[in-house]
Amino acid sequence: MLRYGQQVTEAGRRRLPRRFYERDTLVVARELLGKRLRHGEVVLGITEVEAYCGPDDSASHSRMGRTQRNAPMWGPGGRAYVYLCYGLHQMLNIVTEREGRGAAVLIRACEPVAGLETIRARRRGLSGPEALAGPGRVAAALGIDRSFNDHPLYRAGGVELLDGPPPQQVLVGPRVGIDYATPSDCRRPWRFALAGSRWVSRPRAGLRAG
DNA sequence: TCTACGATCTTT
DNA sequence: AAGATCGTAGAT
Repeated sequence: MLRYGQQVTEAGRRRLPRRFYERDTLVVARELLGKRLRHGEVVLGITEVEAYCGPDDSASHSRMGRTQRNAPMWGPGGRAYVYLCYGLHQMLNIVTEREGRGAAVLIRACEPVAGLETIRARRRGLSGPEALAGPGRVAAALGIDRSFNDHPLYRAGGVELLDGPPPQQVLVGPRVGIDYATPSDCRRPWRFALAGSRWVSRPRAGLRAG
């Protein structure tokens, strides 16, 4: 039975508690696959992510220490870090670990679960994988921009992260678009995707069972 | 101030 | 293959 005041969510799924996020970034990244992102009537299932593991990770925005842009990354886990890329695209990250760690997980692709009409409107009529495969596309479909910086995903209202079916098989591979990082960090298999999903961004080459 | 460029996407 | 488009970070 639902208690008074408890929110009814898509398919009865529950918001994840703060402690879900305050763990090792690679563990959280993997477990984010299959979880639901909800914003109003739009519900997406996460199909692809990348882990950015703090200032020692030369691919991470936190590599240069705390700045105005990356400030949300240094906060406690469970909040959003949204930044503008190439002057055009909003990138949604989920902050992980404890306050001061500077780690986050980039949401790279999702599949639609609910609100397809809204998604289609926001994506200019697109509804196949080209609508949600790619980090800029995910934020656009969810209706998220930088005003959602620091937004807590474990609280009711706005954007929420809900439980979802655990992934069956996971693919791993090197992260995309980080040629500025050291060669060893470029090679780290910190990109995770749901095996067999059509809703995975390019390039798909380099993803292997893991 | 000035400059270079980016965890990308769309169109040609 | 190249253009869009602008905030950020580091240099001046």
